[in-house]
Amino acid sequence: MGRPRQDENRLTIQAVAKRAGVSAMTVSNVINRTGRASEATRVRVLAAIAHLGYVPNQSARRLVGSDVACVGLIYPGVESIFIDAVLAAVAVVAAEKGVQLQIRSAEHTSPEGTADIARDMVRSGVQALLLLPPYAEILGEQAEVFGLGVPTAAIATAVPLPNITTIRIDNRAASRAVTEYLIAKGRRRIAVLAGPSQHSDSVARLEGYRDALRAHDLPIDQALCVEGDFTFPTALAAAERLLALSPRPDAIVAGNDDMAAAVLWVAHQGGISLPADLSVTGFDDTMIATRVWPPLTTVRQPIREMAAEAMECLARAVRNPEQNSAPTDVVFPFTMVERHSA
Amino acid sequence: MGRPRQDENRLTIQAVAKRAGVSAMTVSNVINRTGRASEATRVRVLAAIAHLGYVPNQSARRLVGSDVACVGLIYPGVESIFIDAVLAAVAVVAAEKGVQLQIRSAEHTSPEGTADIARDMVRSGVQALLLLPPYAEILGEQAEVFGLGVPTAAIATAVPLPNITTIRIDNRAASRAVTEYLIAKGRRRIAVLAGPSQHSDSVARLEGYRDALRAHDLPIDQALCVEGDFTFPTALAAAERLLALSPRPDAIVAGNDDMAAAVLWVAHQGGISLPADLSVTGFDDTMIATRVWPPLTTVRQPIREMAAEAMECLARAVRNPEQNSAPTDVVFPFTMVERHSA
DNA sequence: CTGAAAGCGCTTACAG
DNA sequence: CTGAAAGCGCTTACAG
Repeated sequence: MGRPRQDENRLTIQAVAKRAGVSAMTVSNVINRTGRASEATRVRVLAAIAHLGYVPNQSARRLVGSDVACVGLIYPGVESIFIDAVLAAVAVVAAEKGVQLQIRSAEHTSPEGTADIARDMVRSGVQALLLLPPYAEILGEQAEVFGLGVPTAAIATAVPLPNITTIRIDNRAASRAVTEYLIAKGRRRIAVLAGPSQHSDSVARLEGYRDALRAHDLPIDQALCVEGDFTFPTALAAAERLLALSPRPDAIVAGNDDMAAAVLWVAHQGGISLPADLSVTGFDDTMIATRVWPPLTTVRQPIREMAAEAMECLARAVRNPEQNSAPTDVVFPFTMVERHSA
Repeated sequence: MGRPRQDENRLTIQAVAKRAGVSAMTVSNVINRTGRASEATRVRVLAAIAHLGYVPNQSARRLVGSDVACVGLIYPGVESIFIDAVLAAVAVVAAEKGVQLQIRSAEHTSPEGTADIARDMVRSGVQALLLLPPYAEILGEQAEVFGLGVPTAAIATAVPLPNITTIRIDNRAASRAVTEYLIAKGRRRIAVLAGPSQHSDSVARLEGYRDALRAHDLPIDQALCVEGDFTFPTALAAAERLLALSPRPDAIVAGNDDMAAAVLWVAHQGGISLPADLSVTGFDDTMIATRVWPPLTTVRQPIREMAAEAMECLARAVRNPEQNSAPTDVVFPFTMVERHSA
């Protein structure tokens, strides 16, 4: 015998069936497939469920494979407020939907290693993959990964990708908007501290910056364009290079809030007065944006909503496997938030 | 027949058993109960697991009732880097252990309402409760909640609590250490911007501050003691009050990094030079601490480790129900991180 | 030390 | 419209 753990007062589908005077599978039918039972039985079963307060056991449902059980999440293990915020949002959304998360960091991992992580997750049972930046781009290049056949979604890429459902904002337009804001404020020597060129969002933001300059007949000066990797430490060095230029830029468009904070640091150390002598903009509107001084003019992405949408897309794709092949591209509206830094 | 969903290449315990040349239950024994297999088979089975990259199906384990299925997490829905970081850490740890999280915010909820949330979670199947600040204190007062009978743990309280396993650092000692650091730096008019008095950790930190003053025969001046609610906006007003004092304090011990950032803001606006004319310290060592200027001298709590420990305690308690009645108090070491703000 | 078998709670073809 | 039966992947007494 198995284990006679029978909790006695455990509320199972059998209890409901007994009370409603039907079989367990009729109860199941009522719960899951509308229209497979007569109205009379439906009512009786529903009454029994309500009276008993029955909630189906998720583990059992998943075991038989009828529900989205588990989504694999690949994220960069780096210390980042943005990533923490996305992780927190995804965790909350997953909990709401009752999906189990399998979370794996791909920090210090080669593209092939990252593909291995994805493969392992699928083999160990995840039914869908959720990618945080920059893994959509990294895995997107390895076609074989999608031989895995599980639906995949990515939050915060900058471009639609062939095999992946992308949930994003229009990074290029957002970056252009920020740059034009600077131009409207009278800035003319506008530098850019871009994110890493492997990230499609960095590239799009850089393009948006250039769009704005071009639209206003401002020269695009390569010396005013430096690259960081989205982290504070690297941005420090990049900001120093930029602020050592002569003549000095009168504005810096940073690729994210963390890098903008680094610019602020260097400016403070150099005794540059903000925003009088230097305007700075960020990106993401993480909590850093409002804590630093002066607070950052930046772009807000609706992270919570994006996480919810990603999970929803994945759930849909898992339920309708035949449509897997048609990933979508969902573009959320962004907001430019004006504060004192620019 | 059930559903012939047989994914073919699905990696089950059977596959491992076959490769190791043993039965499925021997594999299970190796995985779960050490010492129920000969060393030789153990090695063989472990090798097979490693080679195949096998991960047990959590749904199946839970169905048979041998594992912690689901933990309910109650958190304050507030925007906070610290809370986001804790959420992210808990999500990662839960994923590692394969436990499903049920996450609920108790923002804008009365103590009774919070108890209702806990009760609902238990009825809908969570086997344990994990509390983020300040819910341990809030629920700890409502004895009936613990009639629910599920083990409960809390991260980052300041005191041991009767019915709850507490995972914390010694807030009082940490706050004292920070204050003494300020004294050693020659500060004599040290103000405190405390957190809300309902939080046991705020109270402990306030006590630690007083301990330090007393130990060095410094007067405890009520005018130098103001209260915020751990959020940036309220701290702004409190900091203004403090910095309007005359003579002005030469140091401010803030209850957390967010509030310390607010002090920095007000100081910048007032043209106070930092840290020459004013030292500021934070608490938590969130990412804010290193982004603001000057970077904060603060206290680090090992969040990741604390989250892991909490989950481990809960898992243990679920496995051994008879010992439920003996919650523990785990105190982690803290680190004081010296930066430029003090 | 090891394995055959039952069973956890549910759902899905299939038959009536 | 409804139900008996098989099976999802695992673990736990029990027997050898």
